[in-house]
Amino acid sequence: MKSQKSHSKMYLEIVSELRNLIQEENIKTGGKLPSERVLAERMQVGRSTIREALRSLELLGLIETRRGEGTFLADFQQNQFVDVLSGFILQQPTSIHDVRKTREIHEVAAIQAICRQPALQQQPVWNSFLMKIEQNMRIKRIHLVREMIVATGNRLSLKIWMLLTQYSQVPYSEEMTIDEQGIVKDFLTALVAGDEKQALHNYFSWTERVEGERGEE
Amino acid sequence: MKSQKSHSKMYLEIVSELRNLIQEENIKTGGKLPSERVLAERMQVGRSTIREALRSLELLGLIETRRGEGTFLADFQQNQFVDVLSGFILQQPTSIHDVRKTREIHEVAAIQAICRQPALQQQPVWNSFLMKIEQNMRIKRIHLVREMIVATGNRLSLKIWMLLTQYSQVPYSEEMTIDEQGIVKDFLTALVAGDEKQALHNYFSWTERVEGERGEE
DNA sequence: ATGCAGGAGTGGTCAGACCACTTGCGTGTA
DNA sequence: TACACGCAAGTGGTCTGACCACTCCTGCAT
Repeated sequence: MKSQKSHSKMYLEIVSELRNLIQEENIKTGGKLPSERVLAERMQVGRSTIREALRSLELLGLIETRRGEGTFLADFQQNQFVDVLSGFILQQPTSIHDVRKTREIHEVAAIQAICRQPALQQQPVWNSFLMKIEQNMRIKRIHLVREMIVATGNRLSLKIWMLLTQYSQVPYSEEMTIDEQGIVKDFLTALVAGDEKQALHNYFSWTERVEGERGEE
Repeated sequence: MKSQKSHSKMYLEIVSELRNLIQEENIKTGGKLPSERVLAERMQVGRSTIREALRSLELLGLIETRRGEGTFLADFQQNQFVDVLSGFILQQPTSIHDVRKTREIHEVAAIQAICRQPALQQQPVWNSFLMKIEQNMRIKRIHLVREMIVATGNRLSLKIWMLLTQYSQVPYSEEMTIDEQGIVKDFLTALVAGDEKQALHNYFSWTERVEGERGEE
């Protein structure tokens, strides 16, 4: 585990480890996680690394930390559903394929929603993305997709999507080729025009290019 | 600033400070932020606190860190996502409307998946539902929809859908009218035939009838 | 039995130290 | 002069140990 420092970020590895731990120890929603110091020792990493992992989980609402008490799997107070779902995603061993497919479900739904609502097509954000492409600036898939889901106004969908994104760790920072720029440009053009069929076609082309067949990981 | 130890989390304060700094220094998209050590000194906090703030911004995709080079600003400016962020972090309660819409997303995705895969259309379960209608037996919407999502083979989608269903408590156990039977029958027929457009149309008719007003799109 | 004080445990934060990596400058060589 | 190499500085990534503030619980004194 410590040998993997070369590739992915350590704190993301820890997130994975935490998921296993929660499952193995069968920690229920609202249950208490081991303390940061115990986690650090058990996973053979420094406490600060543990904290960075916990911080990201906290931001997503997956856990709740209470000073002097401990760290808990998301509680039921408000926002019940997401907390339950969070615990669910953290606890269940889920196949990478299902995660990807489910993420895709939400992304496709956002595209369809935008293509069917002119008000969403007219938002300035799409032109801003188009302009960036004209200027040869890199666009990250995750940023564009996120804006699309934000545009739909469905915060729950956004939250689920973000959870899944973090889970599957799609390769972010690939360089964008000329071909890819063309695809994204066509995609955005179709999106703004409300051409659902064309938009989806371009979306899948882009997805395939970015994520490729590297589903094994 | 250091006096704000009282309630809000420090690293969230830092996030706020960072936004000010970016604005004041007029750092453009893709531009470089001061190093962690400089930020720590300038904001009078420890480097680890800075890192926790940066880590959460990185998770949200607002910055990008490259080892040995520095921390760079992603697109912060006119992104709508930033506006949503506050509510996101504050764990606003999820609206019933969002729950319903999200559930619909998964249901529609299942219908589309089935209509595009003949293998799924040929499963005997659909005919068994049709036969029950012929025999005037009640079909609960929840049962049929669940079978559809099961058929897609995406267990994660199924889990999410079940949570949403449990949460939103749609009135499922209504008696089925003659009209409704017709709609469901048409729906299943279209589904088995792979007629996506017709299936969705019937699905929405059914949903509207069972749940009341249908989402405008 | 009740109330209080203190210890143990926990998250929050800081400081300093390495390591791994990138960059760029300068030096030495062909 | 031109090129290649190597070293130093700067940066993010991580670890360690320390202290603080807070919560909880236990045991002692009343």
